[in-house]
Amino acid sequence: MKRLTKAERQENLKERLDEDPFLIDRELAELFNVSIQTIRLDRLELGIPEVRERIKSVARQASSKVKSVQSEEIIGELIDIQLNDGGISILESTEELVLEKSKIVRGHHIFAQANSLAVAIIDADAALTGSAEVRYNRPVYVGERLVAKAKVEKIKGNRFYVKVETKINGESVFKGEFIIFSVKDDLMNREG
Amino acid sequence: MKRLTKAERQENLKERLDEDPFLIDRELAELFNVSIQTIRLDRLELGIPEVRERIKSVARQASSKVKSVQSEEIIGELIDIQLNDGGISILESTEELVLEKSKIVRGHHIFAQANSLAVAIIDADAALTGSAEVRYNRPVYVGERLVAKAKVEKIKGNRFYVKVETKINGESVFKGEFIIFSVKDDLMNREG
DNA sequence: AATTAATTAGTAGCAGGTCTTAAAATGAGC
DNA sequence: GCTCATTTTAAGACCTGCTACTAATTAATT
Repeated sequence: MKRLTKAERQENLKERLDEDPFLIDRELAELFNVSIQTIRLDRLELGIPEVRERIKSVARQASSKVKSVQSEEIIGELIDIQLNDGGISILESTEELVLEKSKIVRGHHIFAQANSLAVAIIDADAALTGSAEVRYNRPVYVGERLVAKAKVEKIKGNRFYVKVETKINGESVFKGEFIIFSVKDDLMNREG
Repeated sequence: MKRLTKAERQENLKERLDEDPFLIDRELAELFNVSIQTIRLDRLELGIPEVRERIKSVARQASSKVKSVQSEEIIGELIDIQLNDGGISILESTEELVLEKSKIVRGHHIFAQANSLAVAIIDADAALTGSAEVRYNRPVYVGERLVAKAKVEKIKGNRFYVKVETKINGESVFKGEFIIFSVKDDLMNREG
C-alpha cells in the first residue's frame, strides 16, 4: 500500500478498527506502511484506545448484546404513533432475519414487527396480545424495507382491535388483525 | 472467606471465572485468600488461560453470537418430529424474551416458537407461512417452560394446515392454526 | 533558508501475565 | 517427636502491547 495522507490514513484507520478491533499497532503500522509511533499518534488524535481496551469493550457488550438484540421491546423503528389510534414502523430486512438457504425473511419476524407495533400504540401501562389472525401475501427477501401500518379499529373495555398491514414499496406483503389487552399493574405483578 | 481445600478452591475458581472472565489473578487471590502464585498454579492445572485470553475469546464470539441468536432457524429446541405429521419443541423463557417491566414473555416469541415448529415439520425444501390464527390464553412469565406441540391436520396440494398448542405444565397458554406452503426451489430463487 | 507539520526513534515505566527454580509451610503417617 | 509428600509462597528473568515523554529527522510550505 502506498503512502496516504495523514487524513486519509486516519479515516482508513477508523474503518479498519471498526471492522476488526483486534488489530495491534504493529499490524496497523505494517498495513499503512508507517512506523508504530505514527499509528499511536493517530490513535491518540482520534481518541481510539489500545487494543486490549477495544477487545474488553467488545467482550463487555457480548454478554449484554445478546440480550439487547433479542429483547428489543419494539421490533423495527417506530416512526409515527398516535396512541389508541395508529402508528407506523419500519424494519429493514437484514441477513439476520433471513432463512439461510432461500434468503426469505422468516415469518415470525414480520409477525414480530406487526405485533410489537400493535402493542406499542396502546395507551396503557402494559398491553398483551390476546389473539391474532395474520396472512402472508408474498415472501420477503433480504434488503426489502418493511413498512408496517397499524390502525386501532375498535376499543371494547380493555380490548383493542388492531389491524396491521405491512407493505414493501406499496405492495402488501402481510396483513394481521390483533386483539390486544391492556393490563393493570396489579394483575401483572401476580406470581406466574 | 476461610481457606478451602485445593479441590474445593479449584472447583470454585472454575465457576467464578465462568461467571466473570474479567477477573485477574490478584483479585482471585484476594477472593480465595491465597497468594497469586497459588492461583496461577490452579489455572495451570485447570488449563484456564490468562485474563486477556479469556476476554479475547469472549469478544471473538461476540460478533458471531449476535448473528446466531437472531438467525436461529428454529426457535426453541426440537425434541420430537414426524415429518408432515407432528412435532414438539421446548422453549425456556429466559430474561431475554421478556418485557422488562412486567417480566411477561413478549407475544411474538411464543408465536415464533409455534411458527418455526409448524414450518419445521413440513417435509419440503422450504416452507413458508401463509397465514396464522393465534390465541394467547394467559401471560407467560420468566422461567416457565413452553412446550409447543404441532399437528398437521390436513394437506391440500402444497398447503399444510398445522395446529400448534403451547402448554406450561399441561396448562394451555397458546393456540395457533397455521397454513404453511411448501415452496419449490425455482420459485424461491427468483429475485425479490 | 526558515518555519511548520508530520513522522520516526528512543527511553522509562506499567499491567498482567509466563516460565523456572527454590524455599517455606502444612498435613499425614508412623 | 520426626519424616516425607503435598501444597503454598517467593523471587527473578522475560514477554507483549501498550502509555508518556523527549528528541531527532524528514517532508511540505511559505
